[in-house]
Amino acid sequence: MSHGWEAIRADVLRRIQTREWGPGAAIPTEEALSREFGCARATVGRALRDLAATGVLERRRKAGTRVAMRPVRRATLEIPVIRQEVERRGQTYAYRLLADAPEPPPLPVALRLRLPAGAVLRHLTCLHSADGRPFICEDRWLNPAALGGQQPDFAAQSANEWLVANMPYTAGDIAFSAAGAGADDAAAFGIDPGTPLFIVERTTWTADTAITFVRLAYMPGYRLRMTL
Amino acid sequence: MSHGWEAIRADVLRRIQTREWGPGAAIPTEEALSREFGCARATVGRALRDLAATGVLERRRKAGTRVAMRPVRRATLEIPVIRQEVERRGQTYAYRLLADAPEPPPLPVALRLRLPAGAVLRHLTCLHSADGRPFICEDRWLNPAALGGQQPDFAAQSANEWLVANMPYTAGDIAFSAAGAGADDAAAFGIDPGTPLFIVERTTWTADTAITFVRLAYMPGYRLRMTL
DNA sequence: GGCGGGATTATGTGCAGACATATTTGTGTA
DNA sequence: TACACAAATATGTCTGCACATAATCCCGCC
Repeated sequence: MSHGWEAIRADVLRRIQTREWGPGAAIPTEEALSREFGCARATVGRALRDLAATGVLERRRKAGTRVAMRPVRRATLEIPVIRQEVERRGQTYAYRLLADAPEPPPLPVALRLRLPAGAVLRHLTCLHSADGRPFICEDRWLNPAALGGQQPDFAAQSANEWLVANMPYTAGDIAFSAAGAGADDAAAFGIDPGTPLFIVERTTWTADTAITFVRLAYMPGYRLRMTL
Repeated sequence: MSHGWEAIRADVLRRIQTREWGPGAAIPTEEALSREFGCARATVGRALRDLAATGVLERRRKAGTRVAMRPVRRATLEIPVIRQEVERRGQTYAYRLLADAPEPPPLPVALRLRLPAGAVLRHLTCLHSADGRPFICEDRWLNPAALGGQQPDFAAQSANEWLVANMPYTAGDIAFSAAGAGADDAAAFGIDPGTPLFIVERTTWTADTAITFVRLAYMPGYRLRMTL
């Protein structure tokens, strides 16, 4: 037990792991713990707040702090820009724009972006590759209205990077799933249609207008890893 | 701007979103901001720390605080117990143990758990269902040595729930991928072998001994959703 | 010009005290 | 018994101050 609030956090976690404080049990008050550890209440509070943020503890005013009954595993997933992900694997990144044309979106896309009927979006298809081999097949629908008049050329810079640089700090949601390769995916990856692919779908918003919906089909065998 | 550190966080975020402070730009010091907002430095620090935790800001001692150059999207993923996930969808949960026998693990599993050669694990196969329809096909390798002498019966209670209740707060890693349904998966779900399935693989550790490796094959069409 | 080392500085952490807020708990009343 | 209300209490937040720590800056020296 060296020092600081992280030491307190570690010690509390240890007591939980050794079941000195079992699931559902109430642990001493901040005040009591601060006396035990010989520090200020704020310091204990910092440690406990951190453990609550990771789902180990549950805290309620007046009710006190207790060990979470069923530990909700909360993992933070970092979603990198594709270029970074490739380069971090020590491979060289390349990007190619395959198609770029205005089109009315299919119904599921229009619904997701909550677009009025008849809206026309910019439809992009591009291929991200690592060391020359296809890595991700991107299928993107972009709302021109959300771009503020600009109509960037995505031949050189990927839409992914342009958006990160020019429309950062947006909100949205993301979904993971598995799907069989479509005709386009199969052609891009050089595989049979129907081959299982890992799919990431992302919808991005500014305050209230939809910016883009993108579907990323990862190369066969791709695994998204994270630590609990 | 109502009150408290959350108001400060909101205001700082607003200035970033309106590009008053562009990507890479340094923002005023805590001291300057505390004067501007008319509050203590600690309060500003709380707000900025929170924004740094979500990847919007980057902070370094002496160097100051700046807007993240490439906003790393950090999403927190909550991994629920399977029963909870099913019940939250308003469906009734059921569980069935299909097989339970000691077996030497296949090489990839042994490597992942860093087991000595010749170790024998408990191999479980079970099916989680929602409203009577197969939901998840579970294939688990359990290290008896890590269970501390106990040999629970998993016919009634799923290994998932037993572990959460009896060996909580462990570490591990998790991976998402897509794979074609194997013979077992296909039989359980009543689908053709090779149908794309969403796969979650998890490895769990206590301090230094491997507890379990589990592969969850989700029903066809399953989507894992999260908010950014 | 290049380099090393100390002064400077912004964040990180800590303390003690105060008040705010949400619950729970206990009490008195209908 | 049931219910409304008040007291008690643990956490949530804020202030103001202090010192620690890690970069950076800058000055003097070679």
